[in-house]
Amino acid sequence: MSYDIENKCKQKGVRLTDQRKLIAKIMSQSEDHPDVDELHKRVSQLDDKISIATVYRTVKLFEEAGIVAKHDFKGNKSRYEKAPEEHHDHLIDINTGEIIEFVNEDIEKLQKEVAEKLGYKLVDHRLELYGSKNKK
Amino acid sequence: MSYDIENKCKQKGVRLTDQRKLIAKIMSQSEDHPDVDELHKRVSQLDDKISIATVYRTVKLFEEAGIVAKHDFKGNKSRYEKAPEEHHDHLIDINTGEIIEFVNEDIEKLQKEVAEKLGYKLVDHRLELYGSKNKK
DNA sequence: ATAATTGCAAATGCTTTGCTTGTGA
DNA sequence: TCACAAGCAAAGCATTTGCAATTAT
Repeated sequence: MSYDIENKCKQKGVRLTDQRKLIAKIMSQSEDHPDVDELHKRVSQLDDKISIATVYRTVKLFEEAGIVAKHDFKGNKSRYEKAPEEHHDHLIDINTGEIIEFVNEDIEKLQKEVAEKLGYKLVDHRLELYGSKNKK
Repeated sequence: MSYDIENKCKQKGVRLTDQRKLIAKIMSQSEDHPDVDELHKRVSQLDDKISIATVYRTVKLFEEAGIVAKHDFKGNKSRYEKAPEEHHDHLIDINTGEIIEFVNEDIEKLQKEVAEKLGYKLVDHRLELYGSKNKK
């Protein structure tokens, strides 16, 4: 189960190299949203000669194959997560940077309706909430 | 009316230079979402020695003063628009790049609710729809 | 007068790329 | 075997910054 990215690569005919396997493994295990630098750090613990260029190339490859998802939250470098089984959006804690995933079908539906009403087919969307924790 | 950014600068105590006045004028007149390069081009027609660094600095200054809004749509450089009277979100035509503004109170409300439910106060948000035109 | 702003070019930070060597199917 | 991938360093691109000269108040 922790190797699902590697399996998806096989399914999609993405050639597997040692480096890609490592990156796949690390990303499969990650429950957060690391950026390329962080991924490189994590992968380097398993293979200290892997190049950051390879991480960039691999992450892009995976993204284009629909195997991982890329996010550009406000004011940060790009972050990645394994492609989720079901779609979700993100709430970012503006104080800690913590990222919380959420799903809201009503919003999803309304988005589609808005697009329709404007004469468009909704192809993609981006919804990010930025908030600060309610102190109690 | 086309000089409202200049007026806002005065209100907010932003020092006005010739360059800033020009940029304010151009942005006040613009009904689209130009990037810095485009702004520089437009401003250069009025003053051909204005530096792009000044445009970058000014646009940042205006943004921090809440006078203009900055957007980082997917895959593009930052774009700017004059700060809107009432909040709106954007639908981006993935074929033409055209940007359509829209308002949807239901979505706004749901966003707030989602944040609350997660224990957060909603401070900011980003909602972008990417779509392709329905051919008729 | 003088603190802030400009223009220029150099620096930055993230990401991509050219090229040579190495390698998976 | 051989098209493709990796590593390295260099290049790219948008944006920022240091500094000397200029300007707004």
